[in-house]
Amino acid sequence: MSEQDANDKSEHTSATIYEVARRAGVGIATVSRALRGTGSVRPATRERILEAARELNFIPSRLGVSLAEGRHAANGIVFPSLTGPYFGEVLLGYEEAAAELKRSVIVVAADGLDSAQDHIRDLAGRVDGMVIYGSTAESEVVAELIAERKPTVLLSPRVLVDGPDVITAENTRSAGELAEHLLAHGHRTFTFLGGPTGGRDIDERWAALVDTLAKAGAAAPRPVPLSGYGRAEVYAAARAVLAQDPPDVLVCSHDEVALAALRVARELGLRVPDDIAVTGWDDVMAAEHSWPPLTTVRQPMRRMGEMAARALDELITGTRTGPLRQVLPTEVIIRESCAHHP
Amino acid sequence: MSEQDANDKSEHTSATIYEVARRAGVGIATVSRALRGTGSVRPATRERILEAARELNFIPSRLGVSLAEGRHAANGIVFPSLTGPYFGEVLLGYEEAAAELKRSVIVVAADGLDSAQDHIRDLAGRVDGMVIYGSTAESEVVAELIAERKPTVLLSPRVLVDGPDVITAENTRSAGELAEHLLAHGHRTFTFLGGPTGGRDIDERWAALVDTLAKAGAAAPRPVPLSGYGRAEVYAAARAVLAQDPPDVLVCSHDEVALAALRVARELGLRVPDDIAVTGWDDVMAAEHSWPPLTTVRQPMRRMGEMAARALDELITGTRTGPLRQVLPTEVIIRESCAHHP
DNA sequence: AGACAAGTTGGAAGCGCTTCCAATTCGAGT
DNA sequence: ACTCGAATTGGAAGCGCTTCCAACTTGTCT
Repeated sequence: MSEQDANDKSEHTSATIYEVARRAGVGIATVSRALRGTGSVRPATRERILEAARELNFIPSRLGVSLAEGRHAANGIVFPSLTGPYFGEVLLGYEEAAAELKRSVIVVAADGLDSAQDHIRDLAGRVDGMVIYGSTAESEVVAELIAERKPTVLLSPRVLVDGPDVITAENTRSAGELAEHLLAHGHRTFTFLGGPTGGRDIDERWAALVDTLAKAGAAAPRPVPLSGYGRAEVYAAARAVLAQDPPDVLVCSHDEVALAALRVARELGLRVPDDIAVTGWDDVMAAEHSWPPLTTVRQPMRRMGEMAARALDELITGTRTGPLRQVLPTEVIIRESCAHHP
Repeated sequence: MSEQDANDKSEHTSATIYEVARRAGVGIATVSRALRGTGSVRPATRERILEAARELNFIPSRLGVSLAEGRHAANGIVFPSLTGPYFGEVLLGYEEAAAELKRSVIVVAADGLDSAQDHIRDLAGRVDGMVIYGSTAESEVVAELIAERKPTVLLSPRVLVDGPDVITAENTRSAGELAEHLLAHGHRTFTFLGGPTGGRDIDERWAALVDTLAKAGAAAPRPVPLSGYGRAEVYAAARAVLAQDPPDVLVCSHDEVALAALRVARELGLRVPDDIAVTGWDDVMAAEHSWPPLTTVRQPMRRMGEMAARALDELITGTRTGPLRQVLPTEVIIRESCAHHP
């Protein structure tokens, strides 16, 4: 029964390569070679080893492997917060691509917490490289990462910095296109709800709107920055804008603001799009199901995650050396909140 | 300049504890004690060590730490797929709680891939414990985990199994409450779109609906399982149900189905809720913004993630030994898709 | 000034694995 | 049978850290 006992004991924690070696009557080096398929091992020996490994339910310890290999085979990703409808898609694309590249994904949400910086540092110690979404990390930490030569890619950063790879979604062209579409409907007075903000994405949209209207000889849009992203702030801002002297069009910085505006418009008895047109940005799921369905701009969130994973892999494997600056195309989605379309 | 060179070189990869020790003129044991605050170190020595560590930008290697400590300080979470509006919230709650407990979170999406099983095994080697959402893992892998005594909690599993902790959201009571509300509106003929399915959650809702109607002496609901969860299948099913002889109420297995039904109803010229009432389940963001706003049942996704993290921690630290069976309360959200409410 | 307990410190043994290197065994050709 | 290169194999040195244990310093109390 002592052998039985030994078995029981060894099951509490995964068996080690030593136990497999002993059971198969070989050295650990041979076990390693047999199991990972490097070096040559006589078929009979390999068979014995595989059998022993199976019996022991042996799974190599990632820690041992990583320590010896000097790599984690893991990627990190840092989100400013896990709320919002976007990050899920981004993460999906990222995880998928990472899995394909044989890497695990470690997620950190850098919600306002003071400890966020430490979490990011900890993360850095667990991965071969990381992507940072929306410039969550205060530049200090990012700078540290860069200085350490830790492979890093910035996804949709609030501010552009030199050095690391950067992946963004196109804003200017599609914002211009959206504005032109609205002008074509005959709309003339524009209000931009939700910006400018100091963040790159939204400010690029704002700037493109200003430009396009100017070129068309229309009055400049009225900017209405938000005092916060909470539900209350957004509704209050929408109410303030719509309650008196509403413009022809309310261009919103993103869908959630636009959806709130749709709500408020209904409350105030304003018909969309007859009395006022509304547009969003992102094309979240609710945009399609709202009433009226929301005209918006679709961002390739999933693809952004995927690109980030691939860019990071290139950085880690050293396939590419120069920094990457990728701008992914977006798509204007015309629905009925901007006008009736026959 | 040779010292400069050495510095440059050491920056390519994070410095080790040995370099810090050498620079501070002490042994590595002392460095370890000083940095992690265990054991006593003379203030002057500590200061020298901290300084050296700062200069070298020293971050202890997670691998070394974990290997020596015999723990990963990381939790895993497996999702069936990263799509859908739920998992984001679950992950948020999970990550938040895990961070509070000083653990990193590693995510795996077990999308149909054949390699999913391997990914889960790999994950198991990187974490101290893991939660599995929706019984993604085929029972074989879960069985393996249990056999290995790997701390595991099942979140909203499709099928209940013995052994591991299980956390679910309440279905029966709230489905009954929803049915009663619908009966109170005078609705008499019910169709259940999207089930039963063989999955526990949806089948519990179905069963509660059947029970409640039976108790009220109403006709039994008509079950309409879905042939798939793709957009096309859902719309086709909704169309088939609504095109001929629509019931008083269409109770849907979850919001996405209900939103599709709302769409189809509009296309067919059916007024909701006048001609037909529709309900969903989950309370996704779009449910609030749809027209009419969707009556549904809110699940505490975030809290589920949080509970899972805490349950897992208890398992890992051995704070609790008996298995956990937690059912989190849900909330019926009455909006206008089930009837006009004054 | 002397003796002890308490406070500090460094050495070394792991933790589980990969891989270099040297030693051993195998097979085929003569 | 005998030789020699090729195929196999095991030993051992790390990878970076924690922590036990023994050795060494302090400081204090007599």
